[in-house]
Amino acid sequence: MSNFKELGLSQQILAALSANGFEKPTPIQTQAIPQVLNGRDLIGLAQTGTGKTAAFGLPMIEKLLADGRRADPRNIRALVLAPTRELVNQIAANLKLFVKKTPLKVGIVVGGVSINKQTEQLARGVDILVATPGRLLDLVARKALTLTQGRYLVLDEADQMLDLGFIHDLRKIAKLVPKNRQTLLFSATMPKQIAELAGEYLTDPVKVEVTPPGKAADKIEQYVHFVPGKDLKTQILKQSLTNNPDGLSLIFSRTKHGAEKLMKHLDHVGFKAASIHGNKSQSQRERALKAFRDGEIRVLVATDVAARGIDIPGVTHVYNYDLPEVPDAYVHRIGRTARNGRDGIAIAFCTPDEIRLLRDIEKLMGIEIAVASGDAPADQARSPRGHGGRGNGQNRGNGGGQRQDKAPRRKRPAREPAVTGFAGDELLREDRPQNHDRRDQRVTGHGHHDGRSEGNRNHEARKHHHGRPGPQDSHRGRSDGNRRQDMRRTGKGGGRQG
DNA sequence: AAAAAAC
Repeated sequence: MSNFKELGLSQQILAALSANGFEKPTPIQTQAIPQVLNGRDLIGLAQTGTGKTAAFGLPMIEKLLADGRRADPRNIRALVLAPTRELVNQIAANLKLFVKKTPLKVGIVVGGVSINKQTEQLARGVDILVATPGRLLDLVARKALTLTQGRYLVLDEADQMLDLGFIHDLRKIAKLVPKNRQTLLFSATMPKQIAELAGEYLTDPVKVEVTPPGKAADKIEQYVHFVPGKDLKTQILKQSLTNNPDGLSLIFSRTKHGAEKLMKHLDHVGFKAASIHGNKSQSQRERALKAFRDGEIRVLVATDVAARGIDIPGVTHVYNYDLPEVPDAYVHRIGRTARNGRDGIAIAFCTPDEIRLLRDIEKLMGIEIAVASGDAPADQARSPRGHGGRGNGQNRGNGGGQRQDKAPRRKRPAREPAVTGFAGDELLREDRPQNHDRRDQRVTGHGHHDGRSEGNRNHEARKHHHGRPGPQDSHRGRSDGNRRQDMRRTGKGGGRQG
C-alpha cells in the first residue's frame, strides 16, 4: 500500500494530509487504518514516531465525519488518553492539523493549567478530547464532562500509563465510556497487566506490530562512557555538546533535582539550556519544549517525563547522563533521536554503580553498546571488577537478526592498544566550551583496529598526562565511515572503575 | 528508586 487513498480515506482527509506534507503512510498506518475503518478494536505494538497518531486519528476522524453528528455540550465523541501532558499536547496538535478543514473540534484536558478554560471548551462541544487521566476524572467528577456519548477510546502509551500508576484511572475511565465503543490500545511493550487490560476492555482486537523491540534503536549509534564519577560525566558531556554545535541535544537525568542542577551548570558555562521535569510548572515545561523545538536552545535536560513519545525532529544526540533504573526507559529515551528516517547518536555515561543497569539494558535490547571510554581494552572495561571479559559470543545488533542496512558489527580484539589519550585534568579546568581542539576529540569511524587513527594525532603529546596509555576507543558499532562521530575520550586519569 | 499525574 503506497498511498493514503488506497487505505480508504476520503477526499477531505486526503486534502488535509497533502496540505501538511503527509505523502506515504508509515507501516503502522498502512496496517491500522483499514482495520479501524472497519470498526475493529485494535492493539498496536508501536512506539511513537512510527506515525501512531495518524494511524488511529485519521480513520477515527473519517468515521466521526461519516456519522454526521456534532458534539453535544459536555459530551465528547472520542477520547484519547496519554500519560504525560506534553504527549497530550503533541497528539492534539497533530489531530488539529487533520481536522482543520472539517467541523470537528479537538479539545485538550491536562492538569497543571487552568481548569476553567477546559470547562468552557467542553461546554462549547468537543468531538475528540485528548487528555491525561487525572484531570479528565476531575472534570467528570465536576460534571463538566460526560463520556456517555463516547464512541471511540484510544489508550496511547498504555505501558507507560501502567508504570505511572494510572491503571486504576484507566479502568474507571474505560467503564465510563459505553460498551458499544471502538477501543484502540497502543503500547510499546505488552506486559501482563496491559494484556489483561486489553482482554477486559477490547473486543476481539486485531493486533498490529510494527516495531519489534530494538528495531527502533537500529538507526541510532550508541556508545557508553565508563566513568568513575559524576564530575567526569559532566566534563565529557560538555565537550561532546561543543562538538555538536548544530544539532539538538537531549540529556536525561535520573532525578528532577539532578536535571535542574545540570541544566543550571550547563547554562552557567555558556550552553543555552533549559530543563523539563515534574517540578516545573506546566507553562515552564511548555516554554522549554517550544524553545528546544524551535532551536532557540540546543540543550534540554530532562527527566523521564520526556522519555517517551515526544517528537522533536532536530534531536541528533540523546545523552543518558544517568542510566535509567528501568531498562525500557533507555529504549524510549534514545528513541527521541533518529526519528523520521534521520540518524541519531545516543551516548550513555556509566559509573561503577550503574553497571548493573547497563547490563540490564543490553540484555533487553540484545546488543552490546560500544565502549567509548574506560581505562582498559573494552572487554575488560566492561567488567571493571576484574571478573574477566564478558561479551563472549555476544553480538551487536538488535538481537533479532533484523538489521538490513549495515555490515556486520565487529567485535574488538581484546588486546587492542589504547589510543584515546585525553588529559582529563586539562579538561576539568575548562569552564567554557571550546572549539580549538575539536579534532582531537574525534576519531575516525572505523578501521582503527591497528590501534591508531587520525583522530589521535596529538595522542603522543597527551599521553604523558597519564601514567599509562588511555583506553582504546572501541567503536565496534559501525563500518560506515561516513557517519558522524562523537568524541570519545578516556576518563580522568584513566581511572579504573570498581 | 524515581518519575508522572488532580486539586
